[in-house]
Amino acid sequence: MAEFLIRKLEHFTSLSTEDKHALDQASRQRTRRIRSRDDIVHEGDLPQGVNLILDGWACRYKTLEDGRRQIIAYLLPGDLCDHHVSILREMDHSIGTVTAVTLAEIPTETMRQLTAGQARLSQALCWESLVAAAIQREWTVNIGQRTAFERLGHLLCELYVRLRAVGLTQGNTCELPLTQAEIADTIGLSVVHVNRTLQELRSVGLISLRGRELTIHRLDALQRAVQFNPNYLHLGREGRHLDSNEA
Amino acid sequence: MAEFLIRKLEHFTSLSTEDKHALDQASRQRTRRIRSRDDIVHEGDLPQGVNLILDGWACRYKTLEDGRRQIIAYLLPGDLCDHHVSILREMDHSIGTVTAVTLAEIPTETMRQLTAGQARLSQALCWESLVAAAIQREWTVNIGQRTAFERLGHLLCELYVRLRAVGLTQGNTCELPLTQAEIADTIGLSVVHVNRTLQELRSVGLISLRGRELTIHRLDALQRAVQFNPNYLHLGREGRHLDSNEA
DNA sequence: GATTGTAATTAACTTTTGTTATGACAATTT
DNA sequence: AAATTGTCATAACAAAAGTTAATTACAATC
Repeated sequence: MAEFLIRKLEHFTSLSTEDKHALDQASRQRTRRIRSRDDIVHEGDLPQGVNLILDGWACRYKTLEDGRRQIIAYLLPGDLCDHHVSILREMDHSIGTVTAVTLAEIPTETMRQLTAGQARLSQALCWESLVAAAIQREWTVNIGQRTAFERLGHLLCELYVRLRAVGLTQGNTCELPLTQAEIADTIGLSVVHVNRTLQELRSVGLISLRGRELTIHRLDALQRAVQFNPNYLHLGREGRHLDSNEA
Repeated sequence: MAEFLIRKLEHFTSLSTEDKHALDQASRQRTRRIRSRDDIVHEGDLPQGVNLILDGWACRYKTLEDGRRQIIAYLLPGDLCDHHVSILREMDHSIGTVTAVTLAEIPTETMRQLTAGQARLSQALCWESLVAAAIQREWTVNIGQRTAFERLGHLLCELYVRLRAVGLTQGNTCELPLTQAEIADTIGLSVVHVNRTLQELRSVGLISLRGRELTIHRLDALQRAVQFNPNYLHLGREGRHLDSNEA
């Protein structure tokens, strides 16, 4: 069950069989299935336990009074949400699904046991949340400084590399189940401008995007064109390929 | 020494005399003075211990190859930087000073001792870092969705409220040691536009800003005008005033 | 296979924001 | 005291991005 999380954590350190077993057990205790475009947690809720995304895409988002919405983060298979959030009195943002999602609800107590015992595992989970924070910082840079072209290309690079890190890419292709409206709310552009910018990325031959399938024709070229430096993902040596179907 | 940190943490929970003493001791072990507009930590460095800002303003920032710069966070008196960051192999961003800064370098080992003993203190420090993460998310919303006017007003509200939480405001006035260029790099606007927008905030009577001194004439009005909702700072009941010099 | 709703595309036009340049002023340095 | 530098302010113009609206493509359902 926890295969994606385990695969991700192993970019940081190698886990013992017991560690992996413990994670797997924890993720089996209580699973939940949520349909597409539905809320998992709502702003104002009392924070509860920890959710692990087993399958599907979710996102953190925040809505302003007048309806404007900002997507703050994407939660992909293997991502943990809200490790210590139960310390806070209420959620300051919502979490919703993009696709149908299967998640494991790991009780706070189970979480405590996981981290109390093994130092390795505890460190790995800490690494997980530090990387999440680093991604959030990079988004600030992305939206604050980059042009529309760079912003969009950067987002696509990030999602592709994160999916690759958990084995969810096939060659230079991956799923991208986002509408242009969702992309717009992610990088702070209008839908129309996202569309224009996607055309541009296509017309220079960097990507293909049809249906829900994204292909990055030359990742290195795209990285250079949009100044994507994967350091902030702290995945260790890049170029390590984890694709399930590589040539 | 750790007075600002203690004052901040007490918004979350009340600390025992021992807790406060331990924090104070930890912050006296090794202090360092850095002059204005200088780097404390540079991208690529090996992450070390934990820094506590005792006095002055610093910021996290990231620079792109072509010189564009994004300020990612402000570090004010009482802020801790990089609680667990030593887990990562290298810094993915830099930390620099805005004003002259005094900071305490707290060794990882001391940090471990602080959190190992008292659950209260450990929780409080965890709260500290959750709030930092929440601020980062709010910045994503701010830059991604809000107009120039709202963005700037929102930033000023946040800085004022954070300073108030550590007792660094006098009535509705606080220090604002930022140049317009720094503000521009914070909210993703050009210097010229920051200037225009400041004029606008002044002309509608919401703020005064002269020299390094900011006055927010009616905080509630400014909050409404820019949709600033202080929830994300998780300071507990607002309206609790901690000003050192209130009428 | 027709119908319906959602998403993508495109165009025309407006607004916002960036760029470049310049002057005023104050703080520092020489 | 003079010169230099950094910051703030303002104007004129250019570029980027938003808005509205109409149209097309696509996918799901009946």
